[in-house]
Amino acid sequence: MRSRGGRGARCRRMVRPGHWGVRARVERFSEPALLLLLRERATHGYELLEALPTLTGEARVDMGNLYRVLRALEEDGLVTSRWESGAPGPAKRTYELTEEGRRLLDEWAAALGRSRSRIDDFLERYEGR
Amino acid sequence: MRSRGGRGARCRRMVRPGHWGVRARVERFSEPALLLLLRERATHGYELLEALPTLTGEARVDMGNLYRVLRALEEDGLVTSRWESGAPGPAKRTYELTEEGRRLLDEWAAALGRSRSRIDDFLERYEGR
DNA sequence: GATCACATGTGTGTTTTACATGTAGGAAGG
DNA sequence: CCTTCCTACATGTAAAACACACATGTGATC
Repeated sequence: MRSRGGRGARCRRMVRPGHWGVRARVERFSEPALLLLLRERATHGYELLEALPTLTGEARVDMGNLYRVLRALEEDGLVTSRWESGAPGPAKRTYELTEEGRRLLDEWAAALGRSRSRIDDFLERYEGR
Repeated sequence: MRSRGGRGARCRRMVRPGHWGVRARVERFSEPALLLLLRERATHGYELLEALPTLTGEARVDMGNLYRVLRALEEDGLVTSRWESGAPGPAKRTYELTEEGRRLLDEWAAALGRSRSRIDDFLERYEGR
């Protein structure tokens, strides 16, 4: 099956004719969200997947990319992981934030603060028409 | 010449070893910025290119993409353009915002407001450790 | 034994951004 | 004239980020 995208419709930028999909999302926002959740408590991917929407708003994060991000973070020493086989059900890989990961979260927070200021400036200029 | 990317280095996510490039930018932010500038005054691409950094912060917007966005906006009736040949120097293509474009700007403003709320929530949760 | 919820992943195409390059008009200077 | 620079508009293309689809395995419930 595989048709929904519509080959002939051009479909530029998730456009329904006359409507540009405007979401104004922050790039890679799931990354700091994930780091924040892990700072609060070490946990595994699936649980993060369910907890993330509370931080990101609407976006139910794509699980495929989530797991990829987790492994990328681990490669760079920002989180560590260990397999938990104690509980019933499939094995879980539990992630924990490292000191370096904590620093990255701090960087993200600072960047988000700057981003918020830019949005503030924009909206002020927008409203002060 | 063409080597900088480094085929073997993996070079994931603009990483200098141990440093992830964290910018927290809003996706396609140059688009609403452009619409806002055009609401204030009809003008041409090159001038927008110079004015945009005041809105986007640091990013000197990529001119190639800027011109592409302008034409995409025009295709969808969000701006109109006309060639100005009066002045000396190369001809300028002056863009003007349409009613529809104005509505898109409004949508962007609303989306940016929501985005700001999400950032606020995040930072609050981050600080209230 | 089929179906569902949990849990972790890979494959791949699309969208968005970044970087490089091409064309052309006119001013300034040698 | 020829080069160089600034203005102005544009295309080509690679990399990064994201979205969608599918594969695999455990255990509980029907």
